[in-house]
Amino acid sequence: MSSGENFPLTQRLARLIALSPGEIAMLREFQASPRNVARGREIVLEGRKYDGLMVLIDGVALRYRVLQDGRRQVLNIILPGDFIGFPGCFFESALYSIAALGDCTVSPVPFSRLLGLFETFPRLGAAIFWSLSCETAMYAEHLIGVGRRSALERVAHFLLEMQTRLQAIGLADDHSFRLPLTQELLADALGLSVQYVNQTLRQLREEDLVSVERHQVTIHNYEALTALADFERTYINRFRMAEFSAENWLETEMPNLTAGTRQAP
Amino acid sequence: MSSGENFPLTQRLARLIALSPGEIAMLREFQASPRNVARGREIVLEGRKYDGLMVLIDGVALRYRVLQDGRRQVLNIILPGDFIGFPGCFFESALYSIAALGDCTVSPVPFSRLLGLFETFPRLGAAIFWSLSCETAMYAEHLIGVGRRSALERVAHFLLEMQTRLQAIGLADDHSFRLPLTQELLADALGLSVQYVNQTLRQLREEDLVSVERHQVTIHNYEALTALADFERTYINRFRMAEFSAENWLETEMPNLTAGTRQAP
DNA sequence: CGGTACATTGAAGGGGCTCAATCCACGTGG
DNA sequence: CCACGTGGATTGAGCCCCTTCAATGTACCG
Repeated sequence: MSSGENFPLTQRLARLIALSPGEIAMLREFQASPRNVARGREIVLEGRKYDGLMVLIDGVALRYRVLQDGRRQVLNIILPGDFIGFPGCFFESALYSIAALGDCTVSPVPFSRLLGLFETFPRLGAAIFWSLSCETAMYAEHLIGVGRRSALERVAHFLLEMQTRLQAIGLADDHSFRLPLTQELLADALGLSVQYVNQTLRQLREEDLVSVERHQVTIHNYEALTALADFERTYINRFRMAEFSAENWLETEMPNLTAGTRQAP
Repeated sequence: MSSGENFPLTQRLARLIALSPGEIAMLREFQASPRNVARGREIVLEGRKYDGLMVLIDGVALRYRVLQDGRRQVLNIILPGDFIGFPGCFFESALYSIAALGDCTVSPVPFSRLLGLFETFPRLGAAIFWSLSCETAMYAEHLIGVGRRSALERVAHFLLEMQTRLQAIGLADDHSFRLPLTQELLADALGLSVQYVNQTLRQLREEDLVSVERHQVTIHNYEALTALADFERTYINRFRMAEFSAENWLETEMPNLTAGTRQAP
C-alpha cells in the first residue's frame, strides 16, 4: 500500500465517533514512527520479553501458538488498524507469537501514552476500549466456530468474517477480496487438516457458493453462504457509545439449559 | 459464601499491586450494591439490550452462545472478581448469554465510573486493563484447546485451569476443588459430546490422574496430568506492571512456518 | 531445469459422534 | 415409607466426519 500517509487506526475510530482535531493529532502520534517488518518474519516471539504495544499500519499479520509436537493454532488475523501486543503486553513474556504474513509496517505506541489517553481524551480511550472488546469478541466467535460448527460452516463463516473485516477498511468489495493465506494456515486457524480444508473449499466451489483461487476469494452466492454459515455480520460494526446505566437488568428464565450438546449435522 | 463483606475484585487486584486507601475505597464502590441472581437464571440474555457492566461478587456464572439448531458453546466460566459485560457492553445488544450456575450475587458498576477511574487512579485502571487482558488470554487458550488438542488433553487442561483459577481466589486447595458443572456443560465448554466427556473422564480416572465425583474434582497425579495437558499454570498470574518501552523489538526468522497442521495424536 | 512451496486427490483408519438403553441420586407427593 | 418422576451419569454399538498417509500436480524462482 502507501508509505507514510496511512493512518488506519484513525480511520477505524473515525467510523465510530466524530474526532476532534486534538484527538486526530493524538492518534497520529500513535502511528507516527512506522517500522517495516519483512514478510515471514516474527514481530513477537512467544516466550520472549515483551517490548510493548504496537499498531499494525499496513500488511497482514498472524497471531498463533505452536505446541510442543508441532501442532499449531492460528488465533487471529491481524489487519491494519489492529493493535498488536494485546493482551500479551501485560505479561512478563509474550503468550503468543506474531508473524508478518506479507511485508508489514507497524508503529510502536508507548503504553504510558495509551493510559494517558484516558485522562486527556476519555472518549478516545473508550473507543480504543471498544476496539479491544471487538477483538475479544472475535476470539469468542472463533471459539464458537471451532467448538460447534462443521468444517463446511467453519470455512464459510471464516471467509465471510474476513470479507466483512476487510471491507470495513477498504480492502474488499462486496463479492471479492484478496486473502493472503495458504491452505495450511487456513487449516491451522480453523482447527482442521490441510487436506480437508482443500476438500471443503472444493465443495463450496462445486455448490457455487465461494471459490478461492490463487489467494483471491470470490463470493458467488452471498445469501446461501451466510445461511450456511449462520453468519452475523452486524456485530463487528455495531458500536454503542451511549451512557451506560445499570439500574435495571434482565432476569428471565433460562430457556435452553438442556438444549445444548449437539454436534454439527 | 458470605453475605456482605465480600470484595473479590479488591482481593484480586491487591494480588497485583499494593492498593492505597483511596483505591480500596474506589473499588469498594464497585462492589457496593450487590444483587442476587437465583440459580439457573439469566444475568444477560443474548440479543437483548445491554444494561451495563457488573462484577461477579459470589457464585459461578457461564457465558455461552446457543446456535439456531440448539448446539451450544460455553465460552468461559465466570468466577468471583470477574467482570460481567465485557466485551458485550460496547455493543448495541448482548453478544452472548450469561447464566448463573448456582445462586450468584453481582454488583453493577456504572461505565462512566470505570472510565473515570483512569483519571483518578490510573494505576487501578491499568490493573483492570490487565484483568480484562487476562480474560482475553483465556479465550485464546480455550481456542487452542478446542482447535488443536485431543479430548483427553482438553479435559485435563480444563480441569487444571479451573484448579488454578479457583485456587487463586481461595476456592481450591492443591489437590481438590468443587466444580459446579454438569458433564453436559463440560461438553459444551470443550466442544465434545456428553458421552465422550464421560468416557474421557473414566479414562482419566482409570489412569489415576484425576477423578471427578459428584462435582468434586480430585487430582491424583498432578505431574502426569500437567504433562498430558501441556499445561502452563504461570500465565494466569504473571503480571507485569513495569513501564513499557517500545524502543527495540525482536525480529528473528520465523522458525516453524511449515511446522503446523498436525492433529492430536 | 531442478528445487521448493503449495495445491490437489485418493484410500484407509480412527477419534469422537449419534442413537438407544440403563442406572443412579434425589426430591415430591400420596 | 414407598412410588414415581426427573435430571444427570454411564455404557455399548454403529457410523461418519475428519485425519493420516501417500502420491501427483502445479506454479514460481534461481
